[in-house]
Amino acid sequence: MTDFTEQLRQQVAAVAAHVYQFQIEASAIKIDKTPPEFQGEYTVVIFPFVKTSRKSPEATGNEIGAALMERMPAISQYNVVKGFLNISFADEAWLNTLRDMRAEKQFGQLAATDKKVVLEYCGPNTNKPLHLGHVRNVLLGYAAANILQAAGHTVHKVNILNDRGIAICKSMVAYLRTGNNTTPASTGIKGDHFVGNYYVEYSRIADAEIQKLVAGGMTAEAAAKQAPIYLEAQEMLRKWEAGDAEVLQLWNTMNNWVYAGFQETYQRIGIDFEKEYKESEFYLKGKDLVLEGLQNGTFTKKPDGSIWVDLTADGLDEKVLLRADGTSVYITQDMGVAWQRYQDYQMDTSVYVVANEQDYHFKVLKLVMQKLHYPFANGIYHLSYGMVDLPEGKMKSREGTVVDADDLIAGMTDEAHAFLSASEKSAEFSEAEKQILAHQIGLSALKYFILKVDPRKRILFNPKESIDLHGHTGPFIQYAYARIQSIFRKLTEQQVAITDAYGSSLLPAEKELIVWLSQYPTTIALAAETYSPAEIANYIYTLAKKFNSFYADHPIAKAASVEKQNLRAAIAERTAYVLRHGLQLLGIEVPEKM
RNA sequence: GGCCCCGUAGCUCAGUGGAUAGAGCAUCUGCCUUCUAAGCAGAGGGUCACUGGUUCGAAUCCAGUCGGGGUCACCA
Repeated sequence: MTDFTEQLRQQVAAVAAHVYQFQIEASAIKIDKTPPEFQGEYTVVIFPFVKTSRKSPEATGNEIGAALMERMPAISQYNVVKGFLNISFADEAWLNTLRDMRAEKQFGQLAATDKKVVLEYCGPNTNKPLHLGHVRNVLLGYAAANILQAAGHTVHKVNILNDRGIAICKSMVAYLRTGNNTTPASTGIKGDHFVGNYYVEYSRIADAEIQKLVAGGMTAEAAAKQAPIYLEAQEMLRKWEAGDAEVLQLWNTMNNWVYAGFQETYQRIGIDFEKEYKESEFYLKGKDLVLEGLQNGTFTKKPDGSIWVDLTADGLDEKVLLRADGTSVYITQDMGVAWQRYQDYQMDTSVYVVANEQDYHFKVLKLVMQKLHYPFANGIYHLSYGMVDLPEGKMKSREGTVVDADDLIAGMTDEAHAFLSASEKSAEFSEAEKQILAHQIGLSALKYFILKVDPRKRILFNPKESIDLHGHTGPFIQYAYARIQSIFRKLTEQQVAITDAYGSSLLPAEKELIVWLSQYPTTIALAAETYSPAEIANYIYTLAKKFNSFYADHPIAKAASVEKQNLRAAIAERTAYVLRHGLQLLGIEVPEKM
């Protein structure tokens, strides 16, 4: 371990037991990073000890500090300010830390655990293209999976395709009416957009028909249920459930168009899945589980034949699990899919990346599975994230305010391209290189913009204001990395050999970077525990910031001595490594030059 | 109405029991004849929604109030 925190905890606990006969769990000891205005790297909060020490905070701090120095030779000095014991480790200790970090081939990959995680994300409906909400979902899901993996767990990324139901039937009906046997290939329209257009077309037709009925004297509510196209969609759904060959064929064809479109978007955005579950394949299994629960008395049947679970004892309501006609509801399908996943993976934890509007649903799902005593029930975890709102509020497809994922990616790429072309570096890159760079930088801006925010919080996105390329952004971090690569290109050119002879002393700015770098593994562990990519995002931003500041007034390739050159090159190399590693955890690519 | 989440600088966000609450954007001032200025250094900008409580110590925990969002469908 590169970080001294754990050792310090152990030793402080031992000192407390020894000197004050005060038994305290090492994990309960509060150790912070020392704020910059004080001397030291770690601060032990000593207030908890004064009760048993029966001395002033200052005296207690000094006593503990002195005892620590005896136990840990790496400590060079300490000071006490009010109730805070600030501890400095010797330069030599930090130089060794740097050597350790350099020697660790997979720095940032924590020791393997035996925990198996299945992480579900994306979860699109197959009747329209992906939008801004999916973008937050997939960025979060992909990053969380990477982080869990880095924390040592085995992770399986899976998708759930909501491929059945009335929505896709609406697209199908509209296509039959107005599609004229065109296809994505014949029109040159991306498959998901192609099908989505018919979903929009459906709404247009339905609105017109409803208006006509209302003009004929019907109430709006009744008209909505009587519109011919609506009745057609319902009929189509019945046929689908009955296994009608013609309907199934059209359904298959249109879904496959959508999948092809999704695949393209996944690729553009840089995410993937190990396996895709289709709701249509598992909703029947969910039914079996419900019936099983009915048999063993976990669920109850109402006189009309519908099956219910009573969750009032858990502070929730009664929930329907199966309709009177025996057809399944939303949760039935999730039950079936969850069961199947356990057959496939025997996971300890199932992470569901789903927006917070479904908090209630996942509470119910977990409770129901627990009541059925499935082995995976306790491991169900809903990674709930806030919605992405526009300045005027929630995105609404009816009002045409939905921000399309493909448009968004293209917009960001164009912006990065424009910036690159306008810059003085433009001449250094070929057009092909600019295309690649623009994609890397544009996506980086978008991804970082979303991932730096705590997942639970809603995000405000203003499509009219472009996402920044400067400041606290993805490109800022990419740029810090690229600058370091530039230094190493120079060093290689000049055939300078870097060794780990670093001398014996450190400047404050050098030490600060080493200390910060040493916290990386702890940060990964924390990000994994809290399922928060924002932890990584903010950590690497601070690292880039610290490095830039260091870079501005400490020459690296042109350092005054060979030892300083070695030292700073080593720091720069580890900084670049961690920046790249961290960005990759977030799903952000790292250009070598920009 | 019940339950859940959120409220920190003009704006977007960090900080979730510890010292004088931090970044970015925007505004203003400096810095490219030395490793990439997508950068660096600095200035101004705060009743941490409000009230009470717990604590040696509260933006952070608890209770209440106000404001915003979500949810409480035999929709998915």
